[in-house]
Amino acid sequence: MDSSQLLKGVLDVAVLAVLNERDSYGYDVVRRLREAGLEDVGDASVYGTLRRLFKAGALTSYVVASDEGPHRKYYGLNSVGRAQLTGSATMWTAFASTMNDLLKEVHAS
Amino acid sequence: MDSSQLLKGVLDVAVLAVLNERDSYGYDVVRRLREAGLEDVGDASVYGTLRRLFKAGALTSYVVASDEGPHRKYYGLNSVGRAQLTGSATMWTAFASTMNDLLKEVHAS
DNA sequence: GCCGGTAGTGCGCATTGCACAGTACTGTGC
DNA sequence: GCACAGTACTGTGCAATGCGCACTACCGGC
Repeated sequence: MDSSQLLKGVLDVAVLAVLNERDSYGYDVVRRLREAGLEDVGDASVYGTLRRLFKAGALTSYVVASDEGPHRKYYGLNSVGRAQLTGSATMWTAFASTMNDLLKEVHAS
Repeated sequence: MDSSQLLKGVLDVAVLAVLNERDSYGYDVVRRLREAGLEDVGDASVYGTLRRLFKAGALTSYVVASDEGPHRKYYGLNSVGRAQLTGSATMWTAFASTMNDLLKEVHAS
């Protein structure tokens, strides 16, 4: 009964979606994902995903000082990231639809 | 643009759902999943999942001879499997709903 | 006999989410 | 001044899992 595996391959899209709203930094992305309902998301997963996406060329990055703590490393979508987001979002929707079809009889019973 | 990661943690549920309709064997489960829309599912993944679920005590297993080829190892749900199916299906639905919320603005734009 | 379809097993890899430890800065309370 | 909680990021290493690939093996048709 562990939901953690459900995130596999989907955390990318979730992070991209959050960044699509507005630029953000790791710690804040974690907070926003948890507020959105992904309560079990691990912080290291998000930081790792951000670094991976950046390394893949999907994100821009800039550091901003903060007077409430250490510096914040902001990330934002570039064209590659936006393309990946729309592509992945479409794939997710199709996939989710397929899964719902498969599971609809389960819910019926 | 690889959809394979989406299956992570979900193939279990998909396989359980297919077996919930009726008992089946590996090769047939692969076919039925592909027909259902999971076209990219690998055969080794399904065989592995079946073995894993069986080892976890969620499935029964019996061998049936076939005159169209080699023997078939049928699998069926037991009470543990049915419980896992309903539990996982519920989790999936909640998760999918959360993801749809996160992505709804993406589709809007 | 060979080949394509059917059916299963085993090996090893790549991806990826996560736990955990460590670093570092800020403000509060003592 | 110092412990402590909250903020913020990094690095290491592990575990789960889907998949490619090779292999075995049985069948029918050419």
